[in-house]
Amino acid sequence: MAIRMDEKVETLELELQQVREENNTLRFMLEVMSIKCTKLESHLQDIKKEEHRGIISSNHQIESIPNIDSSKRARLEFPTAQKPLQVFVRTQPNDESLIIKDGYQWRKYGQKVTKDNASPRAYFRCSMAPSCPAKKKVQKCIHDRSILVATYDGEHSHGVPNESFKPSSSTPKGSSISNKLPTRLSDKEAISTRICENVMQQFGVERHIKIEEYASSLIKDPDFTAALAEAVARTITDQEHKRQGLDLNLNLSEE
DNA sequence: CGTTTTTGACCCGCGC
DNA sequence: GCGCGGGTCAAAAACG
Repeated sequence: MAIRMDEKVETLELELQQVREENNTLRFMLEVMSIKCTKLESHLQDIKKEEHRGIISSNHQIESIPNIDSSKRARLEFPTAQKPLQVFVRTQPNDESLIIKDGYQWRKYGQKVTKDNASPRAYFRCSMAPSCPAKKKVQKCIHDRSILVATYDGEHSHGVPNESFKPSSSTPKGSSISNKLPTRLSDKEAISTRICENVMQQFGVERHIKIEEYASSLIKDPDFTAALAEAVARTITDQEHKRQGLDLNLNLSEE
């Protein structure tokens, strides 16, 4: 009996070790990705600043620039301002339907294949009230086809329907139900996905290869290497602290 | 038979 | 002015 328990503990420990390793790998990947994104964003900002400076220095009649142009430039400076609400929802990768259950009743009025994404974009209008101006666009994420990106446009002219609907992050028990209700991404997942989306939007897909080239060139960058080394060290230290804390908890619970 | 979805056509803004 | 791409319309088909 005691031997069987030992075996069970050993198996569980092995599983735990595997999960820890996987978690480490994913954490590392996320860290690297966010460092790359930060680098890319700051690089992009530098490029924009240089472009802006170039415009000012080359244009001696800056005062004569019409208001429209200045507003356009202002929009370029703050691309994230007044952006419609974007929601990222995880679904089954093989689920081809672009339906997100958010409590509202939507009526599909169009579908388009866009240039930057192989999967089609679906257009929905709120059908809960005849005069409701709320709309949403749903499209699969370019990088992860199991993620749906819903862009909400306009406010509902009626109250929040279906009180029973709760966008809970807890997965329902039973696999047959789990694919019916999509799970919302955690904040961290949503942020990293959003950063990638933003970078992709800013650079454009046709320049995707150039981004890859730039990302690979980052490895040669001493600043990037230092930041990466720091991130790796921090990850390992964090992991070690957590493990010590877990071990301590286990010891305490055993006593 | 009413409602919803599909899908090609059309419109409009933007860049060249 | 033209072409391109995103958004919307509307007729036909599908569905309950």
